Amino acid sequence: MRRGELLAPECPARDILQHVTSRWGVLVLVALHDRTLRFSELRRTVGGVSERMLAQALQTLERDGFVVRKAYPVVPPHVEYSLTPMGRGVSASVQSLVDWIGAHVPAVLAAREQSDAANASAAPAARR
Amino acid sequence: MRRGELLAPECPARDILQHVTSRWGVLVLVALHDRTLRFSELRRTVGGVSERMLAQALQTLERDGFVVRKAYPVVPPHVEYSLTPMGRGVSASVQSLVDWIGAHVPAVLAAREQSDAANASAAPAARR
DNA sequence: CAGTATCCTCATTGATACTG
DNA sequence: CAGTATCAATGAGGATACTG
Repeated sequence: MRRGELLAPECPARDILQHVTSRWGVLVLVALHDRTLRFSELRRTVGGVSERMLAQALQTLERDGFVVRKAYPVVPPHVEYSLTPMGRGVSASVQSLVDWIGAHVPAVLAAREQSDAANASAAPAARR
Repeated sequence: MRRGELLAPECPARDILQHVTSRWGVLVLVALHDRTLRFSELRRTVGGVSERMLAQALQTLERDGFVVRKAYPVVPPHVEYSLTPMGRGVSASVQSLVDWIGAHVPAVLAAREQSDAANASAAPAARR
């Protein structure tokens, strides 16, 4: 695939990117990066996610071949989620992006203050 | 920053991640990765983006310190957008994620067919 | 436990029109 | 050219209740 092809509106990679970088998609990939988890464990691990959104994210990632769902036919139900080999591939890229951001949080926060201060002095009249 | 901290709901890195991985945010970072572009050039380069969404994505990325906006006081207006050093940092990570996905589009498409076929044979009655 | 179904709300998005 | 303003439509997201 050529480099700028993604920028075309109909590129199928845009969908995949959307799924992988979606709000809960990223966090699921991060959570499953180094361990298998059950549904309720994932729910607790990924802070703030609702059952609905978690189920949806998992289904999407499963359909794209990044996640495997393994259900044990017992009562009460027991379902485990883990990454496929392909899932570990994206997950690695996602992790390095996430790690980069993690390392630069202070820098971004500082940039925001700069920017906010500049706007405050440039248009202070807007407040009244 | 510790590794799983991102999974906490109030982690500031979640915001930044959201901005960077947002639908148009990623594509802007990709487009600006190896060249400076004007607003209208960006609009044409990033396929399918509206003026409103492009402006919003640019403002967010600028506020976070990833993009610089340089306006030339001429008529008609001339504004150039480019990445800051920090912007090139994220952009590199984003690019490698995007490249990974680009290389695996066929594999994902194949996984989807597998999955769709399995569901079709598992619950065909749902169609009538 | 692991979801699905339903309802409802608010944010995101896009089209269109207008301005410096 | 480079946006902002406004409005309407769509979809994401959450709360709750219910089921295998």
